Amino acid sequence: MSSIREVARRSGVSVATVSRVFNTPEVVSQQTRQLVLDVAAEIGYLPNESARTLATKKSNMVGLVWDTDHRRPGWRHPFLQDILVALKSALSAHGLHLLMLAPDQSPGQSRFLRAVQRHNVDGVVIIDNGSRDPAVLALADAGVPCVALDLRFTGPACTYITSDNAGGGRLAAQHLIERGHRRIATITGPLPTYPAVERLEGFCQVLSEAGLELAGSPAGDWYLESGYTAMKELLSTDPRPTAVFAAGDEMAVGALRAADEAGLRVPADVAIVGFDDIEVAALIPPGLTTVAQDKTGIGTAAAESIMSMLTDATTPLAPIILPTSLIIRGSS
Amino acid sequence: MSSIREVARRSGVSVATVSRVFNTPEVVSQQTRQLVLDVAAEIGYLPNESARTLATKKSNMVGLVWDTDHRRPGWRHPFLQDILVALKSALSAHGLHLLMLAPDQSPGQSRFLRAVQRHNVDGVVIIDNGSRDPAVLALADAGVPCVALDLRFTGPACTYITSDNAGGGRLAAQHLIERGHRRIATITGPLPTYPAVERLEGFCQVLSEAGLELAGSPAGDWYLESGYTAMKELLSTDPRPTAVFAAGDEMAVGALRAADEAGLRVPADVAIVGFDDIEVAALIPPGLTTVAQDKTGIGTAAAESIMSMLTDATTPLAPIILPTSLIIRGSS
DNA sequence: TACGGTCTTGAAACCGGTTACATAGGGGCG
DNA sequence: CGCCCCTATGTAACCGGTTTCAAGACCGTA
Repeated sequence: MSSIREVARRSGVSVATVSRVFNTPEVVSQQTRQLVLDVAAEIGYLPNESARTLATKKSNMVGLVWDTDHRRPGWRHPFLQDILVALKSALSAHGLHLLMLAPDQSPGQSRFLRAVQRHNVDGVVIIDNGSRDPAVLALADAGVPCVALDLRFTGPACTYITSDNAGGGRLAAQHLIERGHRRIATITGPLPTYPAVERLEGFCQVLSEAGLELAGSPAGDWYLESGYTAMKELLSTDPRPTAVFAAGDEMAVGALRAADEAGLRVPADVAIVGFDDIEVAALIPPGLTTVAQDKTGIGTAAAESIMSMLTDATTPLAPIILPTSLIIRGSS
Repeated sequence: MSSIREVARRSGVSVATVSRVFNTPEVVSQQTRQLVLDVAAEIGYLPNESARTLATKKSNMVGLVWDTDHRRPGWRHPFLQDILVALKSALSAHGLHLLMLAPDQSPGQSRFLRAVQRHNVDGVVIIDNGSRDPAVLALADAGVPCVALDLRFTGPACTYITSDNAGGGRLAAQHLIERGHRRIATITGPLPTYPAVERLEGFCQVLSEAGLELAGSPAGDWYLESGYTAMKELLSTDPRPTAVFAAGDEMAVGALRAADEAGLRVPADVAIVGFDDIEVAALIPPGLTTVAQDKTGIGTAAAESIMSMLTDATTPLAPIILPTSLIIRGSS
C-alpha cells in the first residue's frame, strides 16, 4: 500500500510537503505541487483516513443515531428513506460520510457517547421516536454537535429540525372549516410527544378562533390500528363529527377503513385529513388529503446544520422549523 | 483524553499489557487483568478506533453502497428500512458499524473503491438498482468482500442475497390457476433486470405446465404509473384477462387503479396479484394479494454473509436464495 | 544443580498521517 | 551592502494503538 512517505521519496520532497499538497495546496509552489500530484496519481496514492483522523481528531464522519432496537420493535420512521437520501447527498457533496452508530456493547447511559468517542465522529444526527433516551441525551451533555429530527433537543452544541407542526394543524383546521364543516374532531398522536401536542394546539387554535369546539379528540399512537379504533369511537357519538383530522397518515388510513366499514362515504359523509404525506396517502382511494412535511428539506437542513456546527462549534444554532403544506386529495 | 499509555502508567504496567487486556485477555494473568480493567473503568478509557484501524488495517466497519444519486433520481428500494434495521442490528451484535459510503469526489471507475480503501472498510453491502455500475464492479475486482442484494454479483470474495424470484412467480401462477382463472396476463418489470426475468420465467413455467398461454405481458418499470398504463393496455384487449400478475406491488397498485377506473370490480371481474409485500399492500382496499419477500431475512443474511467473509475470506460463499410466500388478501 | 518449557510481561518498532518549529533562499528597502 | 520579511521546504515529534521479539520468573525433571 502506498503511503505518504513513498510519495515523498519518489518525488524527492519531504512528507510534510506531500501532506501540504493535499491539505493546504496554496502554500506549496506550483511546480512542486504538480510534481507531487503526478507522482501520487501514478502510484495511486490515497491518504489513509484513519491516520488522518488519529492526527487531527476529525474523522469526516457524521454519526447517525437511529434507534431501532429497543422500544416498540418495529417502529418505522414514516419517511426515513427520503431523509436519508437528502442527508446523505448533502453530506457527500462536502466529503462527509455517514456512520450508522451501533450503540456500544456494554450498557449504560453512554452507549452512544462511547461509540462517538471511539470513532472520533465529528457530529451526530439523531432520528428518534420522540421520547428522550438518556443515552441520547448524554451526547448533548458531552458537547457533541448534535442535530435532532422531530425532537426538541437542546444543549450547548445542539439544535433540531422539525416541521411546523402547529402550522400544519392550523392548515388542516382552516381547510375543514372552509369546506363548511362545523362538527370537527381529531385523532391525536401520543400526547406527551411534541409533534402530537403541537399539531393539536394549532388545530384547536383555529377552531376556537372560528368559535368551534372540538367534537372529540381520542388519542392514538401513530399506528394504523389506533386510528381505526379512535375513528370507531368517534363515529359512535351522536351527532357524529362530519370531519376528522388524524394527526398522522397511518392513523388516517385506519380512520378511512373504519369509515368504510361503517358504511360511510368519504368525503360525502365524513371528511378525513391526515398529516405527513406518506407514500400511501396518494395511493389509497379516494386519495388522502394531508398536511405534507418537507422530507427532503428536513434531510438537507439536517446536513447543513451539522456542517455549520462543524465549521463553527461556538455560535449556537437556531432550530429550523420547516413549513408544511396542505395537499388536497379526495378524502375532504 | 485518556490514552492507553495513561492507563499503563496508572496501573504500573506496560502499554503492551494494557493492549492485551482488551484484545487477548486470556494471555494476561488474572490479577493484572483486573487491575487494568479497574483503572480503565475509573478514568473512562476507551480504545481509539482510528489508532486501532491504523495498526491492524481492520476498521470494524462495513460499507453500505447505496446508490442514491445518479440514475432515476428518486428511486426507492421498496423496503430499504426493513433491510437496514435487520442489517444494522445483526452487525451491531458483533460490534460492527455500518458506514454509508459517499462515493469519492473525483469521478472515475473507482469512486467507491477509493472510499473503501481510504477508510479501511472491511467489507461492503451493495444495495443497487439491478443494473451494473462499473464503479461498483470495481469493488469486486479489487477483492473487497462484497454482498449484493437483488443483484447477481460474483467475484473472488463476492456473493449475493436474493429472494426466490422464480419460485415467487410460480406461487403467483399456481394461486391464480387454483382460483380457476384461464386467461391470465402479467405485467413484468424492466426486462434486462434479473428479478423481472426470473419472476416472469417462474410464472410462465407453471402456466405452460397447466397448458395455458400468457394473455399478454406488457413491461413496466416497477413504478405505479407503468402498472397503470400496462393494465389499461391489458384491459383493452378482447377478451380481456381475468387475472393479472404484476411483478411488483407498486405496479399492482397502479393496476388496481386502472381496473377501478374501468369500472371493474376486483377480484370479481379481474384478480390482481403483486410481488414484494410493501406496506401499502395491506392498507389498500381490497387488500393486495402478493408474493412476500422476507425483508428481515434478507438483511440478516446479508449481515451473516459479510461477517463470514470477514472471518474467512478464502472460501467462496454460495449465494443465498430466500423463499417467498404468498399472502392472500382481497384482490384475488 | 542444571536444563528446558510455560507463563507473563516489557521494550521498541511500526501503522500513516499532521504540524510546530527551524531553516534556507530571494526580494525590497534604507 | 546589510537587514528584514516572506515564501517554500524540511526535520522531527506526535496522535494512540498493535505486535514482534526478548527476557525474567517459576515449574518440574533428570
